[in-house]
Amino acid sequence: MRRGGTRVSRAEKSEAIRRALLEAAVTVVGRFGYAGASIARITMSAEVAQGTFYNYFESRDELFSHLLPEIGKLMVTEIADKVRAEKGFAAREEARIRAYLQFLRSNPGFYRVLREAETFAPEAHREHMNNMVAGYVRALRAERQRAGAPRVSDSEIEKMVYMLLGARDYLAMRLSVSPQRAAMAGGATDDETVRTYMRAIRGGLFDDVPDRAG
Amino acid sequence: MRRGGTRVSRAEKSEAIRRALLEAAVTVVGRFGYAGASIARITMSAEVAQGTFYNYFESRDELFSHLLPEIGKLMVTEIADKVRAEKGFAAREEARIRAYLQFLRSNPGFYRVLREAETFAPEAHREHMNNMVAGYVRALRAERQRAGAPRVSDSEIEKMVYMLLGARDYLAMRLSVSPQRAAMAGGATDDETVRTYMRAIRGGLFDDVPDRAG
Amino acid sequence: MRRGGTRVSRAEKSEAIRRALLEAAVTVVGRFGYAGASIARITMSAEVAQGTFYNYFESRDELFSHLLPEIGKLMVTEIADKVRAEKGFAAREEARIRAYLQFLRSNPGFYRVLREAETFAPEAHREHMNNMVAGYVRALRAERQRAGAPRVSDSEIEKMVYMLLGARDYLAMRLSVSPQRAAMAGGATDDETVRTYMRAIRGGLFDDVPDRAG
Amino acid sequence: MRRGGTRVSRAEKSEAIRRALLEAAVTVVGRFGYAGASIARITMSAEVAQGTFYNYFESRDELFSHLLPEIGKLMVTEIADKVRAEKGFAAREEARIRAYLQFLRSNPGFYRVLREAETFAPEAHREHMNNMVAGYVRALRAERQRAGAPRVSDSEIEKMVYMLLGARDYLAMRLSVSPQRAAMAGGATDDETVRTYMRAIRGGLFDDVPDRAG
DNA sequence: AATGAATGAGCATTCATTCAT
DNA sequence: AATGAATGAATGCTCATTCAT
Repeated sequence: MRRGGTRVSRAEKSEAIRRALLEAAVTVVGRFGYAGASIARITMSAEVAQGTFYNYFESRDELFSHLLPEIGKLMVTEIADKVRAEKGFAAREEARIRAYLQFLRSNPGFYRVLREAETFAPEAHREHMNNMVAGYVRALRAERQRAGAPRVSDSEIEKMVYMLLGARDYLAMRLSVSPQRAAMAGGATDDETVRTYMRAIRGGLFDDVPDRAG
Repeated sequence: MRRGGTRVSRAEKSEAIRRALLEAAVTVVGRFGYAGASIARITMSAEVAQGTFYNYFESRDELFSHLLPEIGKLMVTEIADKVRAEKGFAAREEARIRAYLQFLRSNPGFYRVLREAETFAPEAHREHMNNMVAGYVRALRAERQRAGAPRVSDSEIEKMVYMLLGARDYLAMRLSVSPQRAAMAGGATDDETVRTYMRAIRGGLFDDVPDRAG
Repeated sequence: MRRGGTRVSRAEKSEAIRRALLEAAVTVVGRFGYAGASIARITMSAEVAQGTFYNYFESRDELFSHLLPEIGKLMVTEIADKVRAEKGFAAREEARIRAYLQFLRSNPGFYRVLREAETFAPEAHREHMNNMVAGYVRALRAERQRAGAPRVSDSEIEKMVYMLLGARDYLAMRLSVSPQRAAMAGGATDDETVRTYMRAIRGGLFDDVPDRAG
Repeated sequence: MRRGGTRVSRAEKSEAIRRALLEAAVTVVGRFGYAGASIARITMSAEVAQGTFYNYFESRDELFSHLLPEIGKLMVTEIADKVRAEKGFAAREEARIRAYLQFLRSNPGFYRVLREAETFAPEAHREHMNNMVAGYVRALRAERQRAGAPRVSDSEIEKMVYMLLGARDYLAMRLSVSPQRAAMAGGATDDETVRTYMRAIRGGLFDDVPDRAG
């Protein structure tokens, strides 16, 4: 009786609500943490009734399990876009860390979604970590081949990637911890952070360090 | 036997219960997370009545605020003891990471206590981070002076320390994530991890990396 | 039958539950006092789940703060209805006290709700007292004007009203104290009480009392 | 071995602790109400250990049951002393109400002890009421005989006494309710209250009230 | 007799989930 | 599909009372 237009709008509306719920959840988790992200708050923020939630997600946990992947993909895309433009390992690595810090500043809720996911959505966190690590490993392998550098085992590269991710996350934590630092002009602060990170990456900071035997 | 014995046993018993509660909390948080660490579970694990809890801590939050600092101090001491024996930066650094991984294996709850503290006991987490960083900075400064190395600003050392801590914590996360890896002979797994960590520290993994301009 | 019926029944049901909770509260407070009026008991008596309570009241205290005012209004209405029919001050006053005693007999919980409110819901008690006093003062003023009696200051009338309320409440206490008296045919007991009250009101009991100087 | 002095001091000390507990209880109830009068608070105020309490009272309720009688006797004595000096019904009645208001001002906790006793120590409250009423009845009977007034049945006098007590208690409530009134120079405020009370007692306020038939 | 730590029952409140409309 | 009221299990905390010392 009613035409396709309506049918499509039904499906669209449905998808819109689902998206609204996810976005509301990111906002709410960013502000109150997963623990404070009650269905009541999420649905209120998405402007639907509580019961509606369960037409789109089986449970609160199921929603949580979609949160990090959803926003994580955004981050990966945004970083990848900025890295693509650069040439050479160092330049690309610098673009990566800088883009990461920028992403955190533009998405204030992300840090919390990421960190607390390890607790509240462990499966999602593992998945996200695996994604991140795999992508990074691929990138690094490509760099090394391009540079004609000696091969390193995948397992070793993987460990390296974990270290790099850890380093950059703790730098982010450091920035997030101090309200002063956060209040400072983000750009300038980030510059220093990036510089130090790059020195470490290049082995500069410790390159005078003697070997065990030495 | 009479007087002294009794007097001591009162204070001792009291101290024993407090310790039992803290240890129970670590265990419970390790298994169920802070969110699942109910007073009922903690006191059950410590084998005291629920009400007893409140003779030792004003509230659940107060316990949480002591958890990381107290167990963190244990860790620092244990690591420091092992590092003291070594000479030279690399050897000491290696002792540090190895001792850390060992500590994690003997204290299975610690990793979760540390991670979730950022969410559930932020003040305690900040305090712990500051302790860790300050101690590490002090150690690194001493190393550099001993080595006659060029001075680096405190602020830069601090960032480096965050990176080192991040690197090692993510390596720990990597080990904790995979039950297989965890189940593997810890020693052997740790050896590989330590080796990679040390290569990175010495700048070996990336020392062929050309500069931005390169 | 369909639409209207359903729409009404929703609102009706909601109102019915709210009323059930209030009535249950009166019953429970009447039997166990405010201190013993736990949410568990109240909801059990109202035959709803504990959680339902919080759909209607923000907290136990909020319920308590509505209890006396709401039931107090009932009482005022009931008494006013009976007083309206009478002519003349004495007749009206007699109707008032008699209606009050009757109300107490039909609402066995009210006495305790009123008395303990001073402790457990002081704001509500103050409000109720102010309502009662204000209404009574208005009534008395009207009587006096009708009777052409000399004016008395409002402040003095207010004190008089407190005395009258105190007198009638202590008479009620006297009746409530003795299980025997309570068990006796209320009507006969009340008759005596009313008679004495009215004698006092008319100044008959003490009209032979000489002045201070006498 | 030790002499009588010591033996006496033992009993004295014991009695002193008991008294300290009772006085502490009055203070604490005055400030926090019966509900807030925890054993912890009472023993802290009496400066003894919690366990000590149970060497002197079987339970918290037993202590409560002694509270009103204890302080009630004080009141009765103080009022009786002041009434004795006066001659004539009106003068004595005026002394009674004035002494009562004065007692309340000097013993700020009493009002609460008395009021809440009806809830928290009903037996004690009943006993106290009976004491008060019996004493008052006796006094009134004596007055009437002295005045050669017609006899009134005991049961009627008893009701009158309840009314008088109710009137004076509500006047006290009125004074206690308003912080302004409380802050005002007590004497002046009390004077007005006493005057109105006496007018009512003498039947003055309503003496122009026509009978039912009138 | 005095102590104060230990006990555990009891309570108000929250919130994910269900379900009748 | 949307609603929002109803549900009830779970939780942190209090406090009168007990009891070992």
